[in-house]
Amino acid sequence: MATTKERILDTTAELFRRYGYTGTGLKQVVADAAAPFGSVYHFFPGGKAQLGEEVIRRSGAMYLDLVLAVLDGGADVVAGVGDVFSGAAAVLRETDYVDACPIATIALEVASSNEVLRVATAEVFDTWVAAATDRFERAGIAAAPARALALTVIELLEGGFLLSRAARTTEALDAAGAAAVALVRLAVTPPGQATRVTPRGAT
Amino acid sequence: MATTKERILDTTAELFRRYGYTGTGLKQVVADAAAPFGSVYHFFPGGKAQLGEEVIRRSGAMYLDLVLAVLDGGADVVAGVGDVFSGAAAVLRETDYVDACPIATIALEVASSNEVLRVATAEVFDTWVAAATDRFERAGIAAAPARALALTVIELLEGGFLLSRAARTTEALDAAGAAAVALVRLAVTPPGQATRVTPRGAT
DNA sequence: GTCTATAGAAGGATAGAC
DNA sequence: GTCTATCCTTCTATAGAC
Repeated sequence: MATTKERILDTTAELFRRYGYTGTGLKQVVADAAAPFGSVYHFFPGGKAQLGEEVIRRSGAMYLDLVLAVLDGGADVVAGVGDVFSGAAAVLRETDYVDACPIATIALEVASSNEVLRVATAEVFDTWVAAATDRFERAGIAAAPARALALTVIELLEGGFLLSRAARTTEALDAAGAAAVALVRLAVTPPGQATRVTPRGAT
Repeated sequence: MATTKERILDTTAELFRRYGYTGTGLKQVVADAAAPFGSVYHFFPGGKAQLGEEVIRRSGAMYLDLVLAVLDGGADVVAGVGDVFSGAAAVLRETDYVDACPIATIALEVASSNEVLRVATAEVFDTWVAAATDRFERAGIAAAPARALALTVIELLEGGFLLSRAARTTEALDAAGAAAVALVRLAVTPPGQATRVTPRGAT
């Protein structure tokens, strides 16, 4: 049985995913978590803002672990990236298009309205970019292009989530995955070796 | 001088950008628009939801016009796509990272909570995808890959906005632009012609 | 048809009983 | 330290004066 604090954190993360930060009320949190209202301020004296910050960092770390497990489970980094996108699309369909990026909605909501929470989302994204950069460097890509590629792949995932959740179709996420795989494949090709994009090369 | 209805629409669009849908109150709208409170329900009998839907569709159409003007202003579609991203990055910096996609925040907020508004955001994204697909087809790309490329480019723009607003740096948007340009350039290369990715081809 | 006042619900936060 | 009751503000929405 989870502790009261953990139930509050888990419930808040779930509600944030579905309704965002401003759309989630503390009364709804304690109702769903089956916790007394006072517990929120007992465990999070800073109120909603403190609870929000802890949920952002916690959800960000959990999602990173999840994605890295899939990424590292692939035969190589190209296959791993493909698995991340196809897995994300499958989860999206299975959860009625609810379960996507746990912090994207909040990040946009607070970007220009709450500096503390904005920094929290930025730091979470930073850990994701750093982890992806590390994986790409280990695949033989130089530091600068590896970081650019990491940013690009995460952007494709986030953009795919946005369009797919709006459309309630995974077409957009599938297209994003194909593009991400193509970009990673191009980048991991050893320098000096010709990269043929068309099936039959000419010249 | 703009009409009261137009002032309400413009003000709401601006507040939505900054605070999102749930984060924007009608009282703040009428205060900023210098309009009496009753005017909101006079012009939008459906209340906040109707106002929100009209703002989503209006902002989506205006942003499409803006982006297409930049896209079509380039020497070719490759240059146009590059201009869109560099222009978006410039606007982001100039507006203190406020002025990005006018409907992305709302789209994520309502994706799983308000079906009417979710459909509105989906239809706006559809018009964007259709317009970009059209431009890519006119550049000689076949229908199916043109649509996939359109989705991909819009996803990169949206993902770039998300990461750049969170980080308050345009590094992410710049990386997205470089990737978008690379993907478009690859796609517009006439089929059957070798595409050399590395400066010096081997084989 | 422009504007004010207010209703009724929900928001975050606090005090204090136990 | 767990839980309840309540405060004050803000929200959407409506009624009705002018």
